[in-house]
Amino acid sequence: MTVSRVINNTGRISEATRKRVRKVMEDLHYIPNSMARSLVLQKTKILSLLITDITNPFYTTLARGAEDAAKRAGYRLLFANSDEDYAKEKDYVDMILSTRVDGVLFAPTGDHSVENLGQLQKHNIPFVVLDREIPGIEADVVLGDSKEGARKLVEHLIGLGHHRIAMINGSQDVSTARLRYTGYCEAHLLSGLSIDDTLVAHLNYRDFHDESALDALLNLADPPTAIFAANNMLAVGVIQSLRQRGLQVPDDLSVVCFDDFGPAGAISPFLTLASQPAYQFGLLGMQLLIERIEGEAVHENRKIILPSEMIIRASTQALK
Amino acid sequence: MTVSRVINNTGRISEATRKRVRKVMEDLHYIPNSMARSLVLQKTKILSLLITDITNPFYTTLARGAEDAAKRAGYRLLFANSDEDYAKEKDYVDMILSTRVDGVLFAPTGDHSVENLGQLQKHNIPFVVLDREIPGIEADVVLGDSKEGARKLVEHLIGLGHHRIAMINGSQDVSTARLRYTGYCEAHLLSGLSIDDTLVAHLNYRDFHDESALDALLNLADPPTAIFAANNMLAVGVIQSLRQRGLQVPDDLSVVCFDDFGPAGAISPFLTLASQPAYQFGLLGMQLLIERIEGEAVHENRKIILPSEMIIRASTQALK
DNA sequence: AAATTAAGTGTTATCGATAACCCAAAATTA
DNA sequence: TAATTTTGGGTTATCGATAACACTTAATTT
Repeated sequence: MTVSRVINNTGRISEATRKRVRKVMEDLHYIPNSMARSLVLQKTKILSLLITDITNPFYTTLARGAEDAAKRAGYRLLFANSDEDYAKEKDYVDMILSTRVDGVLFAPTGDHSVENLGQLQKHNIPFVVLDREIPGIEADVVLGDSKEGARKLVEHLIGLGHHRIAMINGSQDVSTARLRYTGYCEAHLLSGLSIDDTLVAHLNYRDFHDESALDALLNLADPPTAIFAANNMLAVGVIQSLRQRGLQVPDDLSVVCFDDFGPAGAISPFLTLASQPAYQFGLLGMQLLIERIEGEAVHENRKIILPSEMIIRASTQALK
Repeated sequence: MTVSRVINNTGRISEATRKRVRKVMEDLHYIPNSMARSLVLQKTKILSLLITDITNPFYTTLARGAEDAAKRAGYRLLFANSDEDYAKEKDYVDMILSTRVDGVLFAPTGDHSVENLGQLQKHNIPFVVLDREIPGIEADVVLGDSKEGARKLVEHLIGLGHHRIAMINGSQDVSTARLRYTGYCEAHLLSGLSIDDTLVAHLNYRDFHDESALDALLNLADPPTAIFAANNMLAVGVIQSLRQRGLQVPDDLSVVCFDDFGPAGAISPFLTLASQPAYQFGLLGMQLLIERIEGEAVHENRKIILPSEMIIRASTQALK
């Protein structure tokens, strides 16, 4: 007990015993057992960060922001990567529940994540939702402005004279994919262009194994002159595939996408894109979460929408 | 106790009570408390992964491998990012010790990490060292072949006719930086070229804030015609700086480096580099660690050296 | 000087799970 | 049928920390 008081600096301790305890702690290489501590205190000082793709620079930069904020507040970070896979996400939620983390920063795989988030709610684990809004879930959430960003990207293409603009989208189960499609449509409507749904393909954000969608687009009687990839990983797939087919970007087709590539992207700044403040996603999300956990007042649910920045680089050019 | 037996499938339980327990568990949304469990069992089923730069694709890919292996074996991953900063690394080691993790996959910041690894040894926490060898530490270790890789990169440049080859290296406190320098020297010696140490700059792997080193190189009476950056992040800095100075790669200077850029690098495959199997680093490291923890036999320390692959792309060309 | 308050430290119960032991009833064996 | 074994499940102590309370001394107050 006396040791506990020295460690936590609570209660009254004479300077003499305090020193004596400190010395013995040193000599014995004593380090308090945080498991035992968690058990009595009913809090672990562990937060969980669940992201959907650890190889995507957007999420790693986000993770960096989350980590910085967590460390600053004295929390440890239990890390989980769902790989855009609902089953993995569910596994990790079980793990999170049994670990009794104090809160979760949750980037959901898609709308069906409502089940997993419901689990957290049922067990009263505070969480903040990142990047993708989930219908039916009331919580603090940090989002990007997918619709605006998409609209600006497509308007940029239209401004360059493109009229046949394809969209390689993520799954319709994901809010950002839906909103980016809405932005795509808005840009067309505002410019008086009609929307041709044969130009829109729905894949999966994570990667681009299925090239048949791109084949179909390129084989159209009136093929696209530009492609809007809904995120950075899809853009990588598109560009690689185009290159394999001997097509040059931007000479043969212009390409734009959402999300930048982190430091790696700086080697050859190439893609014109809408860059989201990934670090801020993580930092702000974590701040909201910690406020929820530590703050007494239960505020309204907060919704932070972070703007994205249009970065015009070399992957787009005026239609010849 | 009966519940515990049902959960762990130990002891004798009649099918009837087993079912009854399961049902009540369901009804009450009961989830075992892993903290309490850890306390009696004296193991947490948590492993820690400590990397030095979460924004570096090499480490995120490594993390992916580590995560996959950990998950497969039923371990949770406590995540830590030292940012190439010894103080942060120390903080995280303290956190790791108080969390009583079952083991640590440790990518050290440099030779001084011997202190932090010593802490782990003192507390009998098994660990595997990744990527950088630490003098004075006996442990399983997974490394790349820095010397060979560097030699091949520099020989490639020499083969293209370059004789004035600069090296932008990491800190001499890091084994890979030392070995890459050795490889650089070997390539010169084997080709009968002398080594000019004014062409070698020692910075820090993490980034490239200090451009004075590059300035000094470019202002030499006999400036380099090629640059070997000791890792991918340094290469990013070099290329950006060269571009700012109006120099073209590879027309004005050829550039090579260690480590690829993950999926992001695929957008515009540009840099000629020695690619290390990052995923394997994580996967194998984690396997060694789990073997150590779970295996009864205490083997000799194992040292795995993974080869790197030369990838020749567009950032190098023959000297005019 | 007696009564009260404060300072410093020790005791006991607790968090939630499991190891080790125990014990009744049922099943098997002699 | 009596003796033994097996089955199924309950008790108690434990992991390491902390909350709540108790108890000496020493310091103040009346």
